[in-house]
Amino acid sequence: MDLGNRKRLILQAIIEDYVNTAEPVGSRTISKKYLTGTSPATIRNEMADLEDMGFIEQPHTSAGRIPSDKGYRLYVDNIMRQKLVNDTQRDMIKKEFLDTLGEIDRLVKHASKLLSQMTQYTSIVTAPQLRRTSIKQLQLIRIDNATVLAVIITDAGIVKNSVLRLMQDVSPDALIRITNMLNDRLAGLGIEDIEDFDLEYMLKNALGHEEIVEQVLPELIQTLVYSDTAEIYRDGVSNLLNLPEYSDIKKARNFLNTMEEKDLLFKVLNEARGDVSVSIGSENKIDQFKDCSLITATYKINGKTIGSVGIIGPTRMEYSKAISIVECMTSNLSEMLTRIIKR
Amino acid sequence: MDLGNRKRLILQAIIEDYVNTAEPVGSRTISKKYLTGTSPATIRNEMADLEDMGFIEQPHTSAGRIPSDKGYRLYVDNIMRQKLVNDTQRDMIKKEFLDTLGEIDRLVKHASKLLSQMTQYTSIVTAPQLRRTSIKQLQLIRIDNATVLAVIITDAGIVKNSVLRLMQDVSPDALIRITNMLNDRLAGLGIEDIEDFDLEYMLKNALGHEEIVEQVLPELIQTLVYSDTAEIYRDGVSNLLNLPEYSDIKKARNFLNTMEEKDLLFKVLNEARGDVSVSIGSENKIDQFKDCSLITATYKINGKTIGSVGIIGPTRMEYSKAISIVECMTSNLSEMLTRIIKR
DNA sequence: ATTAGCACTCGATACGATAGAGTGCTAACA
DNA sequence: TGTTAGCACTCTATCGTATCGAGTGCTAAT
Repeated sequence: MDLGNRKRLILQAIIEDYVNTAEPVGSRTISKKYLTGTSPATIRNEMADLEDMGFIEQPHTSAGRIPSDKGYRLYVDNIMRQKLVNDTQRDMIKKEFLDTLGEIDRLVKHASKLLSQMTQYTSIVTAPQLRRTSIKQLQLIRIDNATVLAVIITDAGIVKNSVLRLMQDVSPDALIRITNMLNDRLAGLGIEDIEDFDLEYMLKNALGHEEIVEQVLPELIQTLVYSDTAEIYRDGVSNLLNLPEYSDIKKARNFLNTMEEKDLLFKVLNEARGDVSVSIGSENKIDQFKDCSLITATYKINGKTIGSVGIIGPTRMEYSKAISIVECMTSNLSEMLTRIIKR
Repeated sequence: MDLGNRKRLILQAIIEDYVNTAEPVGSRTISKKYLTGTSPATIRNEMADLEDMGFIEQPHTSAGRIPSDKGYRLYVDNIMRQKLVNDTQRDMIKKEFLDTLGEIDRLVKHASKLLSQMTQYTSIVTAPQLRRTSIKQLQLIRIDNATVLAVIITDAGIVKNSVLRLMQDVSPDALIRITNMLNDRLAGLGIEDIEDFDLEYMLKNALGHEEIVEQVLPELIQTLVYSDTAEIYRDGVSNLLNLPEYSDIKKARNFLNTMEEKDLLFKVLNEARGDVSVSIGSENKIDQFKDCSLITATYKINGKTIGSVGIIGPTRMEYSKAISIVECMTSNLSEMLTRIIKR
């Protein structure tokens, strides 16, 4: 797919102008602002070709051209020079993260806020997902005679707890024995393995606490499985409303509605693969995003992929900036999370 | 402030019609739909009076009347018959809650979703706030040589945890001793008391673990204090965009922006008092809500107020329905939360 | 291969006319 | 004295028309 150098320059000009103005770009504009040596007429000819090839389109006969999804794709893959996150931004990310010591969730939320602030688009982020980790340690804490707090620590350092209510009292040392036994059996298991866990075997080793184990275990499993309907954080939803594409109230509504469907967002984010990936307009599988672009990536703890981040913007997105910000963000996030857990 | 019976009926008619249609209500409409026995002319006279008294207003000369904030207030205080939540709704709330066994946070989020679904307005809810509870029990769990997980259980059953990293190793039984000591000293303290806690005294009783205590305690306190920037949950933000008052994109944007300012929402919710309270339009202290109405109430655990819920809608709100839903919701929520914790 | 010139298209904007909803006032009526 | 019918008046919303201007495609000249 080789178009001459001038065509490439013209496509680039159209995209970059359109990204800024959201207005169709005409030949005169290009001749004046981007290719000062070339006349509008020549540019018109080239544009006609580009349109035939499907890289740009005309909203209506007497308007300028706007990039098509295919045009953006070519731009992202071949034309765009990777705009490095400038140092100020990079420093900002680093610094912000250094200031945010504390819980994992807080860090992740903060990343979401940063993403939306820096890009001026909408960001979505999944909280660390248990599903992708395994159990490291488990502890039962006695609250009162028949109430127990179960604390589960995963190998990624995520902590979950669940209050269990028992039908019968349990003594402190019985609790310790049960804890030990559960630890023996459960430690190292992936969360997914636990669902089809061998309750029978466990009961044989219950040392006279069969009934308690029988009560504790199912609820424990339920907590783990259920609480893995992982949390999604959003930020900067209103940013997109500032864009002219959403001055149509209907589109705005639709977008808003979509942003409240956590399941959908979750699904979208879960398709994210390790490195940064970009879906432009119609490339998106989800209907609601057919006129948005999506940039997604994943973050890790200890090298283990544990969640994803994404930003949603119009197809006329500042791809190079957005991509590099997402990249920088996930790498910093992974680093910080790992540091929190590890050291 | 006594206006005759007919005036009251007319005001009620205007409000109830306007709530449904969002269109100014004319004398003819009232005569036809609400006061079939009275002619438009008579109603016009009465309306002129009501306008003089400030209960209704005219958007422009040749339009019908719309209720003023003062009009709504009169309606809420005196005219409106408390529309009972109908049984279907009440059952729905009860049933939904019964199905949601599990963590506290999940229950609260669910309440938020229910509120917005049932009212078709926007709901905001604060997660249970530590600040309003005291410490019941504290447990340190050893993760590895120099890493400890602190689990704090409050008297309202809220559980917080914090991973602490120590500069030196700590043995299992040292940890137990420290745990016991911390429990002795901290149990029963309100979260607010902890900030100005007597570190000195603590150190004297540290039994040779001064350094560890010195490391653990500040971070513990920080977790408690910091994590109390309580979470706010929202739901149904897009509901309001379906209303004609927000077909103006600018208003929509403003609203959206406001809904992302958690601090502001928090402030608003924190003014909620025990029983249901209603702020209509200009009665709101916050500028951004000057043309909304707000219904707020609090929920409790064990009789202790621990968080608030609210719904935000246009001033032409279905007050009676909304109020009774909020009422029913908080009482159910309190009951469920208490049950989760207590029994 | 490039460019100047020109006729043409089509959306956006402004303007004027019109219709309709609703009022306030006056005068008649019970 | 309270109620009602009638009527003139006001103001918005809507629709059609005219106009403007940006931008194109095509042709012919360079």
